[in-house]
Amino acid sequence: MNKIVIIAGATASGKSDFAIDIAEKLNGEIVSCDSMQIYKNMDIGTAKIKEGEMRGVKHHIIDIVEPFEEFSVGEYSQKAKQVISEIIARGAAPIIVGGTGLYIDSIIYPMTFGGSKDIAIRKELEQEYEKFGGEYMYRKLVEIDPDDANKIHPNNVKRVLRALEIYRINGKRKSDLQELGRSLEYDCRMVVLNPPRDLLYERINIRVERMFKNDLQLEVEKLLENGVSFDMQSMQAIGYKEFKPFFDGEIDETQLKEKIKQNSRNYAKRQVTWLKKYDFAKWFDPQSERLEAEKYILNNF
RNA sequence: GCCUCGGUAGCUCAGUCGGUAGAGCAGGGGACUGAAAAUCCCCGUGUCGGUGGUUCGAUUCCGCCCCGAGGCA
Repeated sequence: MNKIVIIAGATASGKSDFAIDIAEKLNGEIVSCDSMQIYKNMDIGTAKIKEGEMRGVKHHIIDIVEPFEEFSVGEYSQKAKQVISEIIARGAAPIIVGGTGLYIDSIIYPMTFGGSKDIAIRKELEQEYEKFGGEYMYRKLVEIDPDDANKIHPNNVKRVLRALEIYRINGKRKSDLQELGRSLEYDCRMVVLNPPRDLLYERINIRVERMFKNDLQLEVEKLLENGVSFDMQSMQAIGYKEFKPFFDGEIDETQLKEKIKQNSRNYAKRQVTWLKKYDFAKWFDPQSERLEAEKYILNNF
């Protein structure tokens, strides 16, 4: 099995910088595992690393699609695995860095994502939901596949609709799920950077203030000028979607900033929750245990 | 100085015709194989501003005091 390093953690936990240190010491290349840094021209709000900060280390799967394009885990998974094998072929070490849990899963577990998207069907289902309500849609899913439905909460409309959409496109979903084991695809050295919660929140707040100083607003305005709109997938990103009520005059700049900080903090907490499931991962405080974290990776690689 | 309205969970507030109280947000925990920075689930004891009084019993009624907002002087 091929070895890979995974550096995970919530936003603002200090992944990027740490990853570059590791990359330099291991002759590594970084594979971003972030559902928003894939978008071009979304740099400030996604806290994307700048060319000048890379210290010559190669970074992959950043800036690979336009902000008005749709993207999916399936595409990510495929791309990431391909990039990883290329890095290995080059004799370098793949270092996966990011905080998008599902994307991490899609690399390390053998998941398959079939032909997966049909906007027409999705619209149809959404209209059906508007008409008949969530309970109705959920019952529909229960009829098709009780086991699958069992795993989705009836209130989670987005998931219910998505499941129905998948059935409509691929016919079956359950069998797919059953085939898939949970064995690791790579030999992973995984580190989770986990600062104390209050410190993490403070870092997030500071980071958001910095984004505004770097003129996040201008970045958002440029996106909108270039045909990106708030209903697009890329604009779900924290630091972007909050501008809609601001531009609509519903909130002022102070409230805008607060909202972005708030959403970032909430998100960070969800990320930490997700990362807890990787029982093979080692957790470190990036400040007080940085050396230990480095050693753990270097000694085991 | 007088009058009025407020003072209840970290914040914004609801409520108790007198039987010690509840929402939203925050916060915490969790789920998550197809949009995932998305989406969803669970968790609410706090001298009900202070102090006296009435009462079997007061956060609720009454007096006084403190704090805040507004009005009249």
